[in-house]
Amino acid sequence: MKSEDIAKLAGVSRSTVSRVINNYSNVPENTRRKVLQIIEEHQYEPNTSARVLAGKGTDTIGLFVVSTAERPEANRIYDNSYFARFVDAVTDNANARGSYVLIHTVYTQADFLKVKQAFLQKRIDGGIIVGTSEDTELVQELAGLGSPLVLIDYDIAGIINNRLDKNHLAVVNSKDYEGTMAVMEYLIGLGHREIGILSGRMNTFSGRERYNAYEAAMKQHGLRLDGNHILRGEFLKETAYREVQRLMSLGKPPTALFSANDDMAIAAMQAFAEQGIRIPEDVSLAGFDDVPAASLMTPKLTTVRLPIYEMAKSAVESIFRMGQKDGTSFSTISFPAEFITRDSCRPVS
Amino acid sequence: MKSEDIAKLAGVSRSTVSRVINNYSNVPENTRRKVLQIIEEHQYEPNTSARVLAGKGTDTIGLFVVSTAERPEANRIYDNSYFARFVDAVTDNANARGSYVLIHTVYTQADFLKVKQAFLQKRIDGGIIVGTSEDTELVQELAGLGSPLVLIDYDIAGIINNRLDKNHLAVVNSKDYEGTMAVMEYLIGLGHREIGILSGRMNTFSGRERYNAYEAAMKQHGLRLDGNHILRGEFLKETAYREVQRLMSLGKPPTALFSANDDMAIAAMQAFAEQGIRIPEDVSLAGFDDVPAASLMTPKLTTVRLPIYEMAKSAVESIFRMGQKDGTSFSTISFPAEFITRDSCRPVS
DNA sequence: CTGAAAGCGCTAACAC
DNA sequence: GTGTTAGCGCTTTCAG
Repeated sequence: MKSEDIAKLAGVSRSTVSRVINNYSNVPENTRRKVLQIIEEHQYEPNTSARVLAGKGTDTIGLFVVSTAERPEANRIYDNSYFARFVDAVTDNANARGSYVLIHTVYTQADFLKVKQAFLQKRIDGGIIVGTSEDTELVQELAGLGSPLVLIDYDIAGIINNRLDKNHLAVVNSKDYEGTMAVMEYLIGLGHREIGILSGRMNTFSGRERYNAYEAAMKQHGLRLDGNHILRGEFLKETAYREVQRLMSLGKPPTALFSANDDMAIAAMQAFAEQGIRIPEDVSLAGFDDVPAASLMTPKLTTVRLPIYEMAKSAVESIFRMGQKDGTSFSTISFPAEFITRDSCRPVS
Repeated sequence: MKSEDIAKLAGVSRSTVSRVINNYSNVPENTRRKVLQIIEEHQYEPNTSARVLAGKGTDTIGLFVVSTAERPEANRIYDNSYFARFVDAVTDNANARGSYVLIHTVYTQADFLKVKQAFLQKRIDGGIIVGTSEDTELVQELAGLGSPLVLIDYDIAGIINNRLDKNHLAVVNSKDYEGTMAVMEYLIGLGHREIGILSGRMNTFSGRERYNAYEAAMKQHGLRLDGNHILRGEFLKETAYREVQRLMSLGKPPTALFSANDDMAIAAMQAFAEQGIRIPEDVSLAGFDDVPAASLMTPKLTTVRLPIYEMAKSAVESIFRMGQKDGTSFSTISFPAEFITRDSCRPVS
């Protein structure tokens, strides 16, 4: 069934059918009703490819999730509860605006090509990238493609300094620095002076921010940074687990540990438990992200909540805004983080 | 940049460019190389809409997640860890085969229209639906559209009895009945005779299967079904929470409770805890799905694991298979469930 | 208000 | 081997 068929049945031309479909005003109510009825009867839906080819939008936004986890493992992305919520939130907001969401995950360079192709092949009206590494070249490539592009969790400085094409670019971040500061002030207020960190991926904006805030807080309070207490967790459970094991093999752990995300905090908890270390009696532990499990485990994890839904909403809105004629200016927004005190920390004894 | 531009630059015709792009054999190596080089230089990618319109596939498969949760709440789908893993697994498998995944979630009838449109508007080569209600009419509508369709967790009997168009249809299920049986045999073996259930959505195949197995097990062992112990949780945390509160207001709870999914088991645990009921000392609790949190909470939840990744893989493969010339036969497959004993159950005292 | 016709970018016979 | 041509189904000037 194509528009021509509908036209014939309704006794009008394809142009008129098109006018009805696109809700043009210059169609008499009678004609419109008749056409609409035929369309209804035959379950006609215009072919998207044809519409796009003729100049309409795709009503699809791309969502590309970049992960460093290894390919062979199954369920890698949603193992990370942070990403899963983005996928959910973006889909929800896009759907609410009548758009579909085209998803592709990125583990390898080849996958990255698929992202670029999604733009170049005109499959989407714009795209959102979450979890991007600090890779100016790649981002520049995409930014130069002319389609609306939103980067979630990306260092604005890198964009400014490299004079990236900012015509169709927007960045959505969260206040990771402030959130981490809140955790650190809390821990220090509890009397902790030996505070370790399980850091995230340092090629990620949030990973760096969380680390930098940790370091800044320590220095501000005149606390010593002990190399042995700086664990590189890469945001990954397994890596964090091994790092904590390594930490324990080195001797006495710090009295408190800040983990750059909850997944790692959970892994750390297990590693500690296996060594007979109790949380929070022996060491205080704080995470970041407030994943669902954080409030379910024992002890409940003290952490920082990010307004993922609002961030996703903002990202989707940016795509639409930039899709407009005049909405081509660079924009950037940073969402507040909420510190949540629960049971995994306690005053130093 | 379009194929014509490439053609000019390479000194050939559009046909030849097309032949190169599509890897046709009748192109001399020299010509091919030259064309490929120009394409490379200019970052040319063929317009997907044009290709599709000219008869090629979309290289996109649709994934539609049906949920009954209310619209106003944020993060509704991935609150359900079961769905999140499907999204992950399907995306992973589709991507690995070079396909994008087009996602739309379904909360309302209007959303369902978008699913139908995705097919009718030829946006996808086929679609996967997970979480479908027992709604023969809707499924029939989609099945009749002629595109490959895979139903995950759907009652085959409904398809057979209603003589649905099975030409491009496949069903992927899990052995929920057997899995539940394993839980029940275990509980009964532990000496429990008063076993309650927190049932799921009964308009869902897995919801019914899990309930039916519960009932069958009780009857087989001559145990009495106590109406007060049959809680309708609808697979939702909040509902389950309220149901358990209601149960407690009725007096003494059963000695064991089988929850049709982990999310509800977790909610039940909280509700119990608030009433001073300990798990497993006072009541044994078992779930279903083995979500990440199941093994993190205290006590660790005894549950049943479904091979989500394999199911998703099978679903994606079915789409591709049905996309072939001859692969139009109805297929159905059911994956085994694995019973996992942990710490939330104990012999009746 | 409405129809005719051109064109969107690509593929696939069909000739040469 | 390779170019020419006719669509694929829709939107959109441009006439009338």
